[in-house]
Amino acid sequence: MTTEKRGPDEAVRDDLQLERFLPYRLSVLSNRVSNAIAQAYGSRFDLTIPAWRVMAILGRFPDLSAAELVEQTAMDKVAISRAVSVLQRNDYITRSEDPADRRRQVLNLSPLGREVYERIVPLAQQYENDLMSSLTPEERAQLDSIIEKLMDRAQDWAERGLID
Amino acid sequence: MTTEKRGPDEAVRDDLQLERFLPYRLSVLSNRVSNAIAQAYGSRFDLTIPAWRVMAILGRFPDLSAAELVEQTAMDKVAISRAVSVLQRNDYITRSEDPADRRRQVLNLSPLGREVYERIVPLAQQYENDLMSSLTPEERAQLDSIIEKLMDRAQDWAERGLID
DNA sequence: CAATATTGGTTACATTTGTAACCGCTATGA
DNA sequence: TCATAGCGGTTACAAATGTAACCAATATTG
Repeated sequence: MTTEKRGPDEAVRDDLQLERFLPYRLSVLSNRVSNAIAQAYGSRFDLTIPAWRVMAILGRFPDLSAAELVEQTAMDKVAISRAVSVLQRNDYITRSEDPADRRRQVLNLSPLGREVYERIVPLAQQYENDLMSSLTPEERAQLDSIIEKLMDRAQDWAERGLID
Repeated sequence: MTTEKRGPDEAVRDDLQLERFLPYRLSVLSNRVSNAIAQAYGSRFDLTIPAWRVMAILGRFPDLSAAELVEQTAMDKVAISRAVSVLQRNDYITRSEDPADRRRQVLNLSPLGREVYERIVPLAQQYENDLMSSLTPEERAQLDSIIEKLMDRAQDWAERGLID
């Protein structure tokens, strides 16, 4: 007998099984994955995760401003600003003032930055492939749509206010 | 035409689509979910995520030591130590020295702590239910086993060393 | 039964991250 | 056209987190 008997009036208060709790599991999984990968390229190229994200976006979309990076990355503008400033210090990106709007700075990978980018991309893909290879093709498709749904729901919380 | 033609000798370097990159998606999803929930009970009970995790475990498993909490939570011992010390300051948990081993401290929810615990558990479950309700029953089962697999793979990275 | 290693837990310090205030520029509208 | 609001981006400060060194107690072993 694994469950306890409870009288009808007794409050049914199930314990929380943390190890089964989705938010907790997501957090542990995400941290494990991110830390492993961050270590992989952090040790080779001295890049933090935010910095690498900025490079990943700039590699595909040149001539973005910091504000546009914010849209693309789900990072906040302070994080972007910091990442951009270290990337520039490392000569991985270039900044140029937009003559049409002197507040705006146009960002791009430098030649050195692009070299690094092109070396990291396959590395990142290798990690993703390795992760994905533990799933069947069906599971990969399922995961894709599941993440999408969960993301939308969590987004609702932020927009429409929290539950209760 | 969405793909570019490449000559046979040309290096095939696909860009990284960050928004399709699993580690990135996991991280965004996890942060959204955790932040929303942390805000929900943080604002009511002034609890951080680590502190709440400690309480969640102690609610189910009384008389644990900090080291045992480390095993259960995937948090590191400094984080546990800090969480424990604020929880004790708030009178949410009690510490008692283990007479058999004077280094060890036995931790438990205090009556106040248990009250809070019993109020948070349903709240947490409500959030989880809300998340899960965006999935079909099949998807929930799929997600469960997918997470398991990904977790194992990421665990391998940590244990066997990284790729490459 | 010393000497040494190991364990449980905390402290100290550096790094990262979040929040708010802020500066300069551009847009708006009376 | 000038006051003011809004935007792009940075700075300053506080809070959270990671890493390593550390202290005291117990285990080990020669």
